[in-house]
Amino acid sequence: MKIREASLQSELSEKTIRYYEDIGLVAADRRENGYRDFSAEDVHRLRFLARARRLGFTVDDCRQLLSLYNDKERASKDVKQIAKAHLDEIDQKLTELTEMKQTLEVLVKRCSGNERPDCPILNDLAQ
Amino acid sequence: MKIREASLQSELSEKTIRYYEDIGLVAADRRENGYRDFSAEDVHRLRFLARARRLGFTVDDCRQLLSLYNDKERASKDVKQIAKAHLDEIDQKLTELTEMKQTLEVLVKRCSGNERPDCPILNDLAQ
DNA sequence: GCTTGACCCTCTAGTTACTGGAAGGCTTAT
DNA sequence: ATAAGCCTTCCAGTAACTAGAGGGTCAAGC
Repeated sequence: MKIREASLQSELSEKTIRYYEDIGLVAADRRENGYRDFSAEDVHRLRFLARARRLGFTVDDCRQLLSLYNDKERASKDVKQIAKAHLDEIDQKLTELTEMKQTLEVLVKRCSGNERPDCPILNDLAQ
Repeated sequence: MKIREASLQSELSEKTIRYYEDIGLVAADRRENGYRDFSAEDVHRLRFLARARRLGFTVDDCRQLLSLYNDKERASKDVKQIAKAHLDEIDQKLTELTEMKQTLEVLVKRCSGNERPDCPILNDLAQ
């Protein structure tokens, strides 16, 4: 199938698919006219990528996951390790964001939000 | 003071300070020899920026906040609006990250993580 | 046979917010 | 005189695409 169809089936944009090909994540056959020709298996890998990216794995994580996926002999602990490291990153981001949120909530609540210039948010930023 | 001192006092790297000057966020005087010369007020603005960035405001948010900060007549509701929009973004990110975390946790728990190839994480990514 | 429109191609540049490094000037102490 | 330490500018790279220009291909309709 051509790229449009592969895009629809994988939920990746055509631009993104070409980009993934550029950086060597996937490779499609070419027809005589130069058009990319995707097999069902290609689309399968694209969907794999789409899902992994949605789960927040970096493109580089994806590259590793994909090679592990392609290697039928790999140990599941190799995959688990990547996923765990990613979970730790997520936890750290959650902590940071929660702190930001709390600080900002306090500031927003204390700000009257009216036409007067006095504003605790700016005062706090200025310390 | 020179950039090194401004960097120490503001907790921004020298590179970052020069970058902020480049994009017109701050402006320092220059000495005869070309060195930047920061006033206490300049450092104050740099600290303002550092804190706002740590709270996750984008550089563009900072540009707005800074101009509101410099305008003694502005209404506090203008500031509150930016802060609120930012809070909404944080909430959305928190939701996304929490979902990712839950999905990944289930997958990691189900993966035996041993030397055998069978791995629920990859199986799930492949659907 | 020609045109129109949908589809495909490549290539360049822009995005965000910096960071690293090269090449070179200034200042101060030894 | 020279070394160390600070300062300058400029260029390139990071992550993961996205936008857009300029141009080829293909099928349908006149």
